[in-house]
Amino acid sequence: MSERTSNRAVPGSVSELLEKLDGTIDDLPKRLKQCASFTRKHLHLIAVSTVSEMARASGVAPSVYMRFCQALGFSGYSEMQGLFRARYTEFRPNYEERLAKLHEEGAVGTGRLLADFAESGHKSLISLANTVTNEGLDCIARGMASARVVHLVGLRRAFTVVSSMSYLFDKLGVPANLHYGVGMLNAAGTIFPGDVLFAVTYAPFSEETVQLAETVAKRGITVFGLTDSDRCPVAEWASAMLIAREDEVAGFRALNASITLTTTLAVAVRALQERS
Amino acid sequence: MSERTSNRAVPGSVSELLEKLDGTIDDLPKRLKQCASFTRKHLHLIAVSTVSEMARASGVAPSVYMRFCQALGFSGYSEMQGLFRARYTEFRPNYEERLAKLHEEGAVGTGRLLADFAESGHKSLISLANTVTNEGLDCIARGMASARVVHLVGLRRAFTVVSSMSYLFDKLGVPANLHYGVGMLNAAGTIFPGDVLFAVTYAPFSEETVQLAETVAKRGITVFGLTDSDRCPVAEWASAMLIAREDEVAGFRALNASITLTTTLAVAVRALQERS
DNA sequence: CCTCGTATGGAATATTTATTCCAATTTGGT
DNA sequence: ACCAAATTGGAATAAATATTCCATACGAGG
Repeated sequence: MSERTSNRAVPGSVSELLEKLDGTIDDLPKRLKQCASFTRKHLHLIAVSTVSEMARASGVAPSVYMRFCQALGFSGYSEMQGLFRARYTEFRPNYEERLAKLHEEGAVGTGRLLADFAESGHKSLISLANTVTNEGLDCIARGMASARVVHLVGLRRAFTVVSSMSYLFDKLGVPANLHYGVGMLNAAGTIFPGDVLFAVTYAPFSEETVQLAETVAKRGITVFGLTDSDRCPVAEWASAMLIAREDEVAGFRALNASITLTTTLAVAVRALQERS
Repeated sequence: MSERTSNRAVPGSVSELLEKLDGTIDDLPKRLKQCASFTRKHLHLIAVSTVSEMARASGVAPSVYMRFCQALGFSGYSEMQGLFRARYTEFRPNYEERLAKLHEEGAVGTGRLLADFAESGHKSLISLANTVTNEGLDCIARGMASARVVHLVGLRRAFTVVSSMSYLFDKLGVPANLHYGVGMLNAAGTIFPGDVLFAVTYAPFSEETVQLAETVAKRGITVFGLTDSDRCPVAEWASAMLIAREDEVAGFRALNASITLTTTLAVAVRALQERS
């Protein structure tokens, strides 16, 4: 058996897998490289696809994809798939226990915590690719691209998200308006037909954000939304919703999926405007 | 063949399935009801589990779970599973074609863009985990945990980052103060010995942020910094710096690494405070 | 308490999917 | 252009998984 695929350690997390991928991709022969590059971009498909499907999508024979898995250190496709399926089955360790552990470990704690959050970020991004439909994103991008002004609202966690959009839109020259918490009640007065409202709110949903969405929607203005649950009341007033579910560590969520999604959206809107 | 499970229409979407579930659950025998109630609560498992797994989780024999699928109108478990897997692959019917197209064509749709940004997010997170040293993070976490107040500054892109820290600190009960752009010149007056300044700035570095760091550092106040380059001028005044390099797509960066790092930091600070 | 129809779970079978093998092809070196 | 080594893809085999069958257990109605 060839020992070119020397490092026999089996990746035990998405991070490790990606690291391995990056470390070995340059030494791989052509077809295996194809597998690597397709897989890297479509990690989310692994959990629900068969080898043949992945092989076909990568443009190679099943046996080649098989060898690709082995080159990564797995015994075969099933083992690699297990890594991705585990995420859905995984028992969520309760975070009381988790934080308690952090106390004891002291110095080692923060490093471990960072690794956990990074891993959780990977998972959020994978899940994002799973969940978001092309059409929804397209539709919203188009709606924003043709709007007179895009109004952004979001409070608390969501404010971080809209503030990043606001920065990007500003930098890109897309007309946008960030509404701050204090003035939100009056915000409706600055929104006119031809504008678009982008409302971001996560469970438990902010009353003010929902209210504003309702008010402007009733005036015939297009509303889009971003949330983390399909129970979000903004959905009732929105012509399209995006859902970004964030994985959590010890009960805390970073905003990887949301920020990635909104950054994409901003760039897409700009690209659409350029085209016309 | 029994016609109790009268409505033979195959559910074509998750909502139809749920409707059917709710409509038939009362007429089902005991074990099938078990399947129904477990399944309703764990729909997301179907895409990645085998019949036996679902059966065991529901507390029944595989053959019973099989009959449950049929009672719902499906020909068997595979058909039902297909419904859930389709979610992940957008269009089931032309799945294979679509994947083939995807791999040959670099179509510039929003879907492709999202995949690129997600990919870039993975890279940022990997580099984050490799770059950040345990000691630096530890040191900053300890410094913040023992501070009277943590002052947060950052403009433009960096503002998104500090605003998310501000939200988290607030939620966690860590005393923190977010300085907004307009008032920043006067901010120095509100910072006292025993406080800590956390300054975030990315290249090209914001003059105001650097200035503030210099001012308070010269007054003997501890400064920490987060940036994306080791040329950051805040480093001169800071007792410790964090560096988060963000990968980019077409010149645009999402903030995955920074947000992940600061979220980790916030949680670590809180955990350290709890200990004492 | 018996009887019949229904429900159940384990075991048998069919089907799909993963994995290995090997002949054909390509690649890189001389 | 030739050879040796590596890579590839299709076909064969192994394994896992879905699905059906049937003997047994159960429960409602007599």
